Amino acid sequence: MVFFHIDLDAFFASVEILDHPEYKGKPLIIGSRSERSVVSTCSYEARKYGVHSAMPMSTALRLCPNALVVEPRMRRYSEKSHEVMSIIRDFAPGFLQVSVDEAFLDLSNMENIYGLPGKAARILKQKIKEETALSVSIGVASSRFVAKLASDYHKPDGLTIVPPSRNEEFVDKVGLRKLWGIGEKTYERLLKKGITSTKDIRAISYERLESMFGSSLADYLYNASRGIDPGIYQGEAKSHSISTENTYYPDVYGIDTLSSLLLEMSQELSLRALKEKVIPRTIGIKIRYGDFSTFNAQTTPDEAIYSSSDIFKHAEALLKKVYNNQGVRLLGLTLAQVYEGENVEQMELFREKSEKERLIEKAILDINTKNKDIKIVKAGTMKKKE
DNA sequence: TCTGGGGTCCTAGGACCC
DNA sequence: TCTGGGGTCCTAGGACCC
Repeated sequence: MVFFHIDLDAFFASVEILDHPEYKGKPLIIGSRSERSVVSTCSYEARKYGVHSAMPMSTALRLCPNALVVEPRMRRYSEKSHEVMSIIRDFAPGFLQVSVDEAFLDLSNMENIYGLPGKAARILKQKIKEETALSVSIGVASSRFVAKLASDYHKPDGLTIVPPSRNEEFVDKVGLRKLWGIGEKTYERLLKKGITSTKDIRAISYERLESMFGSSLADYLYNASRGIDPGIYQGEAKSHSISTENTYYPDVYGIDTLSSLLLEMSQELSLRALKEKVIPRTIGIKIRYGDFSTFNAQTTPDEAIYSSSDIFKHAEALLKKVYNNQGVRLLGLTLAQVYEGENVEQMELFREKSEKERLIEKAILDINTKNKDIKIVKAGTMKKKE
């Protein structure tokens, strides 16, 4: 088996540099400058200062005060992503996109077309550079798992080939903490058991791993430490979810304000569900208080959920159930167990109803924002049931 | 340092069913 | 009376990834 993992280099930052050549060679941070925001991506120049993804923006700017900070333009990135992904998709079988900037290919038995895998990888890199002006790093290995680690091994514009006989050696070199699937908590758990390397894991029998960590983590550790795909990429997502969340500064207080934020989110998610032609079965909210303590609540009503007012009605009830009057830093809304609309008539009903309601709700929202003292509630949302 | 937003999957307990 | 075992669904919380 021969797999490629193709990873776009500093993707968002590279697209900004492409569109704004004057950014080239400068420390560039993609992210919002607002309070409580984090770094989305940054250029390699910014990384030299220690800036990295997910770092709080305040920290990043302390490390690199003269960085250029650019607000993300997701539409543009996804456009560019489509260009690159279509080149990759057409190059070989087994195309599997895992995020906006990463994909796998299956190059098994393709020597007669492209030659050896290393040559094929160079051809693909060249093609992407010529047609999109973006650079990628490619990992080549006998499992998707090792290919993924390999693409990250040498960046940017890298090519790392791991022969099957050297899987374990390569995994050892990458190290426990950087394995896909091992985060901070799992790493700490392993250290507490005296496990500090992938080699240590291989020295432990499966039975012992299972008794220490349970079957799921044991399966993962046993395979990952040997460079065998632990089975995290073939996941055919069966149930799906749609969510939105917002972090506020300063904290937000009061059930009425929170409620109106949920109304906006209900409308947004209802439109997204409509676009994807799906109907949710479960509605959930998420609240994070000023002290970062986080609570979730969800419900799976018996009645179908067809409109933003249905979503809002349940979301608001959940809010009333969990809200404890503290200041809220984050509020989120999730539609889960989302499935394809059962039939066209039902979808049409959904569409007509929700569009009409959206206009009504928008009008209410406008009035509420203009006149903060008066709280207008849509009559339908006060009715118990239709 | 003071922690985004959009996702997926896992665990664990309780309800319910056979 | 001295409380099985397996499967599935639901809820809440947590870990992880990009």
